[in-house]
Parts: sequence; structure tokens; C-alpha cells
Amino acid sequence: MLTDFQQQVYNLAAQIPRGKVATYQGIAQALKNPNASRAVGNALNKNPYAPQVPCHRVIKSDGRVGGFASGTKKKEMMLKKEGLKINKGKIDLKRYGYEFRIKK
DNA sequence: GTGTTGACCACAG
DNA sequence: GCTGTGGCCAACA
Repeated sequence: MLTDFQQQVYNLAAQIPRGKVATYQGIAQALKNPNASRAVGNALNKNPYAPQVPCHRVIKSDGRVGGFASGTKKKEMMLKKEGLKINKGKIDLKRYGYEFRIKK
């Protein structure tokens, strides 16, 4: 059984289109908790929806991948395969930064 | 209910 | 550029 908060996180993460990336903060904002970036990461870390939820498309606000259960290196590689371009371990949020639908 | 941990963020030095 | 500190939130023991 999962909590609502986590469900929201997974739901939003699953909406990230291929070739784009979202930040923990962005998800937190979508959840109306702009400072809950930590909680968002916590939720994705458990990630029971592993293959469904592209947690590798969720990164830190710095553009870094942040963390990954299988290793950040793998995450970067996956993103590269998705068509993204990583610059020295960083991702161009200006290009691939996906914005969630804040407000309805 | 309290304390610790965590895939974070921002600021100060 | 890096480290330290404070803050935020949620999950877990």
C-alpha cells in the first residue's frame, strides 16, 4: 500500500515524455509542495513502478542526474539513449527540462 | 510522538 | 570550484 503523495509522484513521473527530463523540484511544485523535493526523491527511490515510471528522467535542479538505485552512470546512459545530450554529467534543462502542468 | 534517514535546495564561507 | 549549515517534506524504526 502506497501513500497518496507517492502515487502523485509516480503519476507525474510517468507523464514525462521520452527525450525530456523533469526535476525533483518540478514534481514537488506540481504537487503543490515546492520544497518537498526531498520527499519526491524518497518516493522515486522506492519506486515500486520501476518499469512504468521513468525515474531515470527525474533529475536535480542543477541538471545533474542526482541519484539512481542502479548507479547514476546507468541513468546518464539511458538518457543519452533517449536522445538527450549530457554535458559533463549534466543535462540541459533549457532543452530537455519538462514542465509539469502546474495549476489545472 | 520522537528521532533518523534520504535519489534535495539554497545560502554562506 | 568545494564544504558546511539550515531548511523543507515524507517515510520508516
